[in-house]
Amino acid sequence: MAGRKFFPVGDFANFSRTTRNTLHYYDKIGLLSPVRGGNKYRYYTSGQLGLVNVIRTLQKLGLSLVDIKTIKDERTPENIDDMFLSQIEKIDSKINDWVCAKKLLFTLQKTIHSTLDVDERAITIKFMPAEAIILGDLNDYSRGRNDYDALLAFYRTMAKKYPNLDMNYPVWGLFSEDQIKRGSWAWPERYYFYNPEGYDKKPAAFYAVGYTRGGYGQSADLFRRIIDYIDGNGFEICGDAFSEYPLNEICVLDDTNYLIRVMITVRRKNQETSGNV
Amino acid sequence: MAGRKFFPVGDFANFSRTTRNTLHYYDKIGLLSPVRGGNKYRYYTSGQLGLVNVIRTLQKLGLSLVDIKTIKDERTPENIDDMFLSQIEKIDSKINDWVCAKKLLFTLQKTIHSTLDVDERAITIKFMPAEAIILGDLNDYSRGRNDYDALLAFYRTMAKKYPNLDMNYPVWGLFSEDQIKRGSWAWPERYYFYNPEGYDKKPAAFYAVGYTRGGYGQSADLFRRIIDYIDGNGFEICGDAFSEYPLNEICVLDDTNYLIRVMITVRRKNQETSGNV
DNA sequence: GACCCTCCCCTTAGGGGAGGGTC
DNA sequence: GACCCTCCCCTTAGGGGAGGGTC
Repeated sequence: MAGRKFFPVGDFANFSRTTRNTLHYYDKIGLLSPVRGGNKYRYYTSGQLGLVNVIRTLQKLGLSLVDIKTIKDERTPENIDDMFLSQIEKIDSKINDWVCAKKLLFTLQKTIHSTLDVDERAITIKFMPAEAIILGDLNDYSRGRNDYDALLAFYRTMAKKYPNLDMNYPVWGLFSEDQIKRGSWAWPERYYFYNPEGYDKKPAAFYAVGYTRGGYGQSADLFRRIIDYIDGNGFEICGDAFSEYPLNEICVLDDTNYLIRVMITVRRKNQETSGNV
Repeated sequence: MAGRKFFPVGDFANFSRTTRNTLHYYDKIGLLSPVRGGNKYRYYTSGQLGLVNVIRTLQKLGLSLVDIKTIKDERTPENIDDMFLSQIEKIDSKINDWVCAKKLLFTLQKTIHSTLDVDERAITIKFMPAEAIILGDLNDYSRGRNDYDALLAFYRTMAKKYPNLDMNYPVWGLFSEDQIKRGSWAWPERYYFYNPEGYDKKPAAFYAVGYTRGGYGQSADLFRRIIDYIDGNGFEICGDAFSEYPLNEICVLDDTNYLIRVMITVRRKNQETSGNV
């Protein structure tokens, strides 16, 4: 029954949750043309409400009005059925995109939260649970290569290895036990980033954790301080160190005032001298 | 460690899944400015990758680049934390929008499917399960009002009563038992549409179902045919009738060739004469 | 008074070169 | 040869009036 009767453009805009301007435009490009009264007024049928809703849905899905017009001009039950099927699949991937975006914002938010109740001058020994990361290959610093080359190589390798991976997540540096003991903490041995889908792990362990403020690459003093603390308090290094910038350009304007966090894997020294593990 | 070293614009576009053009534009409006080499080349830090990803995410959420620039220019850990919180809520509502869109496409697709294996000339008696609908008030045809006035009133009432309801779904006509028996099937007694959230029901019952081809309002012959079938086969009308256009302007070009379906609630006549129900 | 009409000018976020220099 | 630069022109989907007629 519905469909053959007529709404003026204002009502129609209202019911279809569009605007007069939009409807004028659809009319102009021949996408959705109402009948005209003798007064030149536009009159829409209620059946056209259904069309508007399909048009708007396809628009949200990223189709151009030109493509939508083509679909409309060639519509048959079979074509439209097929089109609906493929669009429903596109919706699933849109939803997935939003789920990923949400994960990203959550991760970034969690990172900020992790710094809120921190005493930035204290060094503490803390047990930290395992976290999933994606770990790069050993960095190559031979033949004059520097950390820039290494980072570029890291990204290029990742882009190749995981073509579908969003490299949304910030990248940090891993320093091996050996490296730290040599005092060589200018450039990390590997790069890594946190990623829920990562196969690698930042292991569950006790870490000596310290903070400082500074720009990128200014963690040397902090390394020194943490190592002094470890030595002075009966601990010893027993694994990798992780250097991160939890407050960085995402949320801090002054690029000499980022928050740096270094975590070095440790154990009690007497655990070993007393023969334990 | 990451952040202070430099990617040329091509690599950076690649890693951030943007384009050179986009990055030039961001640079131009001061949203994301790389350092410049002596050769005027743009060099980006890997820390800026994180910024691009936040920018792109906010863009997808509908913020303008001007607004994003403001957010970026005033960023503090607290501001950004709050912003993330509100954006995460927006993501939830975006996901919900897509779920609604999916429901709509599913419903439209189901409607098309329901017509595929139908013999359009046959009349059949079929048990049909209940379906959720939203039912309008009794139409007012007094004082010269016609079905146009009624339909407009239906939409206006619905828009007021359910301000958040998408009136995406096509609207059909309900004819009461009484009305049909009077032969008055030009204009429906109420309008309704299918909606998963509807409180009303198209009841589970046996229906005499028939089809025909035609334009809107051309169901009179079909009503006649179905009623003849009911009378001639030992059935009788015992409830409302539902008139729908399952193949309509959504998927049919020729507006005189829509598929019309009328369903009239029936029971066997001898069920009553033999004293049942 | 509220609604509708037809121009007409304006916008956002880039895309796509041309013409010329740099790794 | 692949990459980068700076103009410069072009686009999509409307928004926001002005100036004038219609319910």
